[in-house]
Amino acid sequence: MCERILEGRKRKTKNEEDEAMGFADFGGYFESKKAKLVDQFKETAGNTNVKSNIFKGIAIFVNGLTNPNSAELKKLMAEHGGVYHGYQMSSTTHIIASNLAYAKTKNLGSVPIVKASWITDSIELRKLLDYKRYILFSNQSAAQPKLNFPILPGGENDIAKETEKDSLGSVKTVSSSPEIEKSRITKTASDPKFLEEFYNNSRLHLIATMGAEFKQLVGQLREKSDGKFLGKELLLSKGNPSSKRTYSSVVMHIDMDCFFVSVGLRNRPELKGKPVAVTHARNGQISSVRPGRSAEIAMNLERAPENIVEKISNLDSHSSMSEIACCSYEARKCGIKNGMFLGTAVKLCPGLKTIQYDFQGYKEVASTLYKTVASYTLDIEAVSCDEMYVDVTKLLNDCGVVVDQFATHLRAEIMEKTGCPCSTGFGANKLQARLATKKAKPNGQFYLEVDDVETYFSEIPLGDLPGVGRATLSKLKNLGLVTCGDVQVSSLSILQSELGQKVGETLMEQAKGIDKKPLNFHHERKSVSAEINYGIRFKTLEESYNFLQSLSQEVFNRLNDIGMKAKCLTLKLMVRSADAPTETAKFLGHGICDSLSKSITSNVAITDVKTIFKEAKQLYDKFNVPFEDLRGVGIQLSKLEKIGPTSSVMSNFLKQNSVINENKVTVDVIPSNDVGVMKNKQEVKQESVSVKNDSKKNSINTLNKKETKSKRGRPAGTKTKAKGNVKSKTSPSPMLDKYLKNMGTPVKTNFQNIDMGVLYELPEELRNEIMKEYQLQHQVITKKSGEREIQVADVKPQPSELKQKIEEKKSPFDGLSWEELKPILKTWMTSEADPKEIDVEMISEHFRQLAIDRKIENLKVIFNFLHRTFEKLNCKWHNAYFSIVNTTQQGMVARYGGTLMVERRFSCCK
DNA sequence: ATCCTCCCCTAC
DNA sequence: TAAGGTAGGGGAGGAT
Repeated sequence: MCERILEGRKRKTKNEEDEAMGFADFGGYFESKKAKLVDQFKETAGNTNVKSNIFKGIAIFVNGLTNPNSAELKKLMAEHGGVYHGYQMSSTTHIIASNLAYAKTKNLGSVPIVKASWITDSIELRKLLDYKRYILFSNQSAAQPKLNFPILPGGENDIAKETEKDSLGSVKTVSSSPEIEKSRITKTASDPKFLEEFYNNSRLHLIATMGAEFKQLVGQLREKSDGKFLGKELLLSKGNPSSKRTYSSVVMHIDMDCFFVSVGLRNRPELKGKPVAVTHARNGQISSVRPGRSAEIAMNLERAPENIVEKISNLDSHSSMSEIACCSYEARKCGIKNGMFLGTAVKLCPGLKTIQYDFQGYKEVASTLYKTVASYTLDIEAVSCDEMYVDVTKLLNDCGVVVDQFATHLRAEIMEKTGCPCSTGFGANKLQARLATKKAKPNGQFYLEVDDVETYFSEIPLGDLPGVGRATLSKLKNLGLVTCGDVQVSSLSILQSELGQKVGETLMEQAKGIDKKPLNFHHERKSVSAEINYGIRFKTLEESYNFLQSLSQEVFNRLNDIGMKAKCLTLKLMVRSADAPTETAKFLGHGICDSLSKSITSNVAITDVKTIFKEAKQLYDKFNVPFEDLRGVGIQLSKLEKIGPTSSVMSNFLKQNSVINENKVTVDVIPSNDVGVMKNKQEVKQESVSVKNDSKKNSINTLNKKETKSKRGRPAGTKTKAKGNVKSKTSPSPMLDKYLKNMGTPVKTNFQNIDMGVLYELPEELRNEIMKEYQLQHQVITKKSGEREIQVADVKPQPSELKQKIEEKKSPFDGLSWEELKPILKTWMTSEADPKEIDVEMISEHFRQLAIDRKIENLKVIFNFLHRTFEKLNCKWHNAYFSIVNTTQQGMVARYGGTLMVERRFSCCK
């Protein structure tokens, strides 16, 4: 069914609307921008009958070589209501060019320079597309923001802004090499907007996030279900409960047929029955050769696994490496597969049509699909946006319909409501149902009855089993096993020794059609992550830190959205392999890489961005990877725990306030186990304290107003920088004494942080002792402003006795009753003139935890007491009180979704 | 034995 | 040009 490129001459008749619009010829044209057809097109270029008006108001001037060339563009403009200028005039609205050098060197005023594909794509889609997506180079200056050409509705004119950004960028850069020019129009991860833009265009991101959303949706629907099922009621009226067959267990697997294509074809009916693929690129060929492509291909051929080799074997220097997200069954007949590069696919099937992504459409159809199924039963296990398992046993028995009747009924309904075909498979368990679907596809249904299971499975190729992918398949092939039948009669122990204990066992069961896993209607998240392995090209260390920060924010938002906190953070990096070419075969791809990961586990959960960034950065620094070789970055949070429901107001508040603003950091690493060196650093720190005090007036005040917002859940023992008071260095606080007595030192398990500020609060002797015992290393972070501060110390594994102690006692006040705590607090308040930040934090943290642990009986009493006592002290103490209250309220909000009523005023302040 | 970390594999 | 994400299962091998 492949439509060959040369068949363009005897083009098939389009639908009537197309004929009337005069578009009959364009399908053929756009099948290729290849020379042969371009020539053919030229022959007919004489007649200029107007076919549409899409370029009304547009006047183009074509510079240099373009594809299609200027003569063709002239004709196209004439046919579609536009104007063609032989040279640039004041009324020229767009310049069409493909040569970047031209765009750079010419000063053409405020006319956008746009790729020719803007014209061709607009014609193909029969509407004027937003030219901004086709800009080759923007030469408008911020001083000339006015546009004298039509702007499409919805598209904000951000050209001026872009240019401004460009000029800012060039201020920073000393020279203006071609690479830098290119990077201006190329969004890499160095661009602050990259993350958003990438996610808006990533199919894999969409698949992953939609899958998670529908799993969550099913859970929610089940919780608030009223037990009424409209679809079921209708089915009941059609069924015949008296002459029913009773089923013992029927699982339905339902899967949309080539989902993305089906959704896309709803608006392109003329492409039905043709080989169609969904891709970002429009053409199988790219105009310029990518440097390094041949080198990467050669390297892959040498060492990559079979499937990678297969994927690149047909590529040449001009093939598009845009991936096919989904292709139609007609395309599959030519050997095209999902995930294949467009360049490769076009070689297999030159008539392949490409259609654009329709992310909104996917969401709508998926939503309708779920809604439809949910009108029959909520015994649904969501697999992804277009696939689910449904336990229909009860439904069938209740309604008195047989499997086939139900399948026909449901599939017709889905087709009617979504306009997209689906297939359904039925069996006694998930595995059987899934493999039944395989036979049902496309657009069909199949019930694998119990008696047929053994025979059916014996013929199934092993690669069809869920969980058997490339690697497993190749191992099995080496064992001489090809079908499930082969595995059925092979030895379990051999399978297990080759594949592993569990995998071997599961495989043996699967081969026989056995699946012990029940349907999972309630899904519990075990991890949250965000990773980007595309567009990572850092030019400075700072850029890489900034990206890590954006990613921290992203992953925090996701954690926050599901109302959880995490005890484990993993940083994943993809790094260019030692001998891999610097230029990747694929534009902004990751190329040949090594994958690395490191994780950190703490005994107190992470609940804020700041900590996420801090930990991620620490791990990143530990890898010590040259930032230029970085090709991928990911942050994963695991060991999740639920936090109580947070009100939406509070949630938004926390999100806003958790954004890290200190985004300009450079690093000056001083690794050392030498206490002597640390002494020197002490002096550095004193300097930094004085700077800080100058700029921030009152440290407690700062703590109260800003910092506590992002300090939720700071791990015990990870104290913040000591900002105050050089004097305190010589006299340790009684609270710290108490703390040290209970905790040993404020450290976490494994490689955790000690804040150097805390150490400098200690008497020198004690400090040296601690540092010796824990073999401290530390880094000095220098801020751009010139401020210096010591951030963290790295701790080697500690004596196990101490570790145990720490695990037993999270807070120094843990387990103390109010009666026991009260005198301690009293002593604290009378021991010093001013409160110490570290003490305030410890107490705040303790009360926050009390709130979270629902131990609130005493909190009101405590706050009354605190308020009464603090009233007699100075305003620094009052601020300390506010800080304690604020932190505790965060715990209240997290736990109960509301705050505790406490006194928030003192007569002397505010 | 059992746990943990760093992977690898798989699916959509 | 191109948008190579994300979650879960599980194995190897070291630490306890």
